Amino acid sequence: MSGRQSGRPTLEQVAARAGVGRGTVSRVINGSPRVSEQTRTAVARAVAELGYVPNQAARALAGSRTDAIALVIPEAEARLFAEPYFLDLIRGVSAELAEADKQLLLTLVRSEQERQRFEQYLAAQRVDGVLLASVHGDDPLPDRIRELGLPVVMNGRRTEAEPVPYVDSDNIGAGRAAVAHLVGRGRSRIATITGPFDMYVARARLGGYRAGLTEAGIPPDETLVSAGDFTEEGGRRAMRELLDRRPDLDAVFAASDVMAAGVRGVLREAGRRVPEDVALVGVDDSPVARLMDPPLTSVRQPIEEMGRTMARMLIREIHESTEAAPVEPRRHVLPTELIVRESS
Amino acid sequence: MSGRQSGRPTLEQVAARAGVGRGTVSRVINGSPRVSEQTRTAVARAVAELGYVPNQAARALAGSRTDAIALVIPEAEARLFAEPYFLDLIRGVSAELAEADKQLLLTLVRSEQERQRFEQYLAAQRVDGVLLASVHGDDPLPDRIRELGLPVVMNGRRTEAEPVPYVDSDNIGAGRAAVAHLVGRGRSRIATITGPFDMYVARARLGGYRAGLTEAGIPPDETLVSAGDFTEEGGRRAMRELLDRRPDLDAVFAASDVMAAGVRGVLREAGRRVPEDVALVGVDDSPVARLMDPPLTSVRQPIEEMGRTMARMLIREIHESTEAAPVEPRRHVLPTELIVRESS
DNA sequence: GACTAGTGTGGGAGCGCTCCCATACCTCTG
DNA sequence: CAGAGGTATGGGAGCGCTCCCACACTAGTC
Repeated sequence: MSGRQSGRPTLEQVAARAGVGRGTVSRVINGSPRVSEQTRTAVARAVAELGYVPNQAARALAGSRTDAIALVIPEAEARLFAEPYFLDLIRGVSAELAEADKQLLLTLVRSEQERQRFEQYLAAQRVDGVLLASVHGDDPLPDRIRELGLPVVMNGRRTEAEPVPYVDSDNIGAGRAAVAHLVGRGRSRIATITGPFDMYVARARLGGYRAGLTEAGIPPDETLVSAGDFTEEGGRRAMRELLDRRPDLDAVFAASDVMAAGVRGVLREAGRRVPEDVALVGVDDSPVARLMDPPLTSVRQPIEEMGRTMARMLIREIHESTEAAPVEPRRHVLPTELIVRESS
Repeated sequence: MSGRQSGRPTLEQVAARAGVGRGTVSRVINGSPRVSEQTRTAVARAVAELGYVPNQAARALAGSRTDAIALVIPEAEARLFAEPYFLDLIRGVSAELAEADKQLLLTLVRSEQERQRFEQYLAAQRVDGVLLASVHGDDPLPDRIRELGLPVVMNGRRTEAEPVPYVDSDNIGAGRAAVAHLVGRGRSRIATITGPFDMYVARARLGGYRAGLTEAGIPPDETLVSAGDFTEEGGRRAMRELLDRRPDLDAVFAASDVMAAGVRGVLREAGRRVPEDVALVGVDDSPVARLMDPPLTSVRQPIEEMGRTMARMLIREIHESTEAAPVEPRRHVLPTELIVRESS
């Protein structure tokens, strides 16, 4: 009737051709050791001759696992982040999943309605686990998914004490490294432009900034801190405030490259040279940083590596959830790296 | 035994609770009109009370459709394109699929080996159709997929006469608009830096450039054409050649923003001012364009809209392939738009 | 008042696997 | 040489749906 998959061979047919039973073919396909070498070869030949590929739906139904995982990206955040962020993350996740022979289901969540629909998908048992990119401080999704009994790994965390397994980069170290570098360049009136405080990443980078100052023997000064929102326009706004309040500043640590681009524009308009008058450091090491004039010193995060680590962790969680082994929540914090360019 | 999905209700249980048969519940779930209003309400209540969600694997097995489609992105290309390209494309595809209640399987193909594995996935009937991003001139994948009997829609085309359904932007129009704009600015010695000629998109933009010149009454001159490869470094190299060959040029149309960034660097080193000495136009309208100094005039492609269109087309193809209606290959070419900034 | 057409509904028969129990055979013990 | 303890194998019983045939029951026809 449907024509399309009419000719596709089944396990049964492979079994018949190899002169063995269904169970045996299944064992060979799934790499069970309980098969004689001779039988294995015979089955392998039949599989090759017929071009057999196991039907995924049947496998999922009988075995209650899908060999697929979902990666959820909240649309709102997708626009905030330095653009290649999510693509790099996807790249890492995808590479690791390919090695494990698992599929990646990508879900962009645009609205509350879509979030609910996504929960339906999860309930329909389409995936074995979930990867969450960029969660806000009060995001209920991670907990909801766990209630459904699905393993989850997040990128970043919601709070200092995050109960859900996650992979994060060392954002405190990022702030600290930036400040140490600026101090090393002889700067002492170092300002910072932060992200929104409902995101842990923003608080962490600010914390690192303060720690860096303290370590250098410079007392942190709140008049040198201005809140941005990770957008270029937010960076501009925060920089103007800063310039009003502290015209004597000699360096700025912007918590993202995109904000640093805004800062750079304001400095140009104000007639301040970079780096001579004001040194500038961003975070992300995005393509934007390389193309800025002058090229921007920036703290690099190992985004692709974070993706890989997340996928690895999730796969392990999936394994262990089957074995019902109770495991303490895992966390990984990957190191960041300062990339020095001409802006500092 | 497995614990995780122990409590998940089945069709059968919903039927029992609603006091109807399995078939009736299935009809309600699938929106068949052959159900009385009264029964429909009763079933709907049972569904709500039990929190029933149909098991996707069972559906796929029984109904031989997955409600999922694959989006394939060749890794090599992913690095070439102006970064947000694929994310925008994904955004469009995802939005359209969400409306149709379909899932998106994302596949990054890194190697020949992975391409083969991907074909296995298709054979395993995991998806109802395939979206292909960025195919090279000699890519066999589109045809292979059609041989498997799966509907395909590509982003871009391989040749002028592409047999596979596709969505493309008007690349010829892009080149033409860029040249017309430069001519309008009083330029007459307009050079171009192209993409690699094995990509149709590169040939089309070059064709548009030539058409634009001809329309303006300027005879195209091959010494003003230099081949790039869509990378920044390629743009630099091509620009140096051009400057050697035709130091008198007064404008450059670069076939991508990334190459334009390379061009801009070379011009700065050569002491040429933009736009006073040399006007510059790129393609993509990427974030890079906005942040360049001066901001880059660029031809915008409706990337997200292309994604949406692709998804819509594929969904229609899937429908029609079920109905076995023979359809002529479809194609959509979406208009581009010149965004004028200070570089020209 | 028997006949035809609808409607709504129930439930059997699969879809193509995995799981696991039963069986056959083989090897080693005492 | 009976019994125990492997190892390899076959195949039944499901997994939770969709498809479709069969059966009511209703309403309209001559």
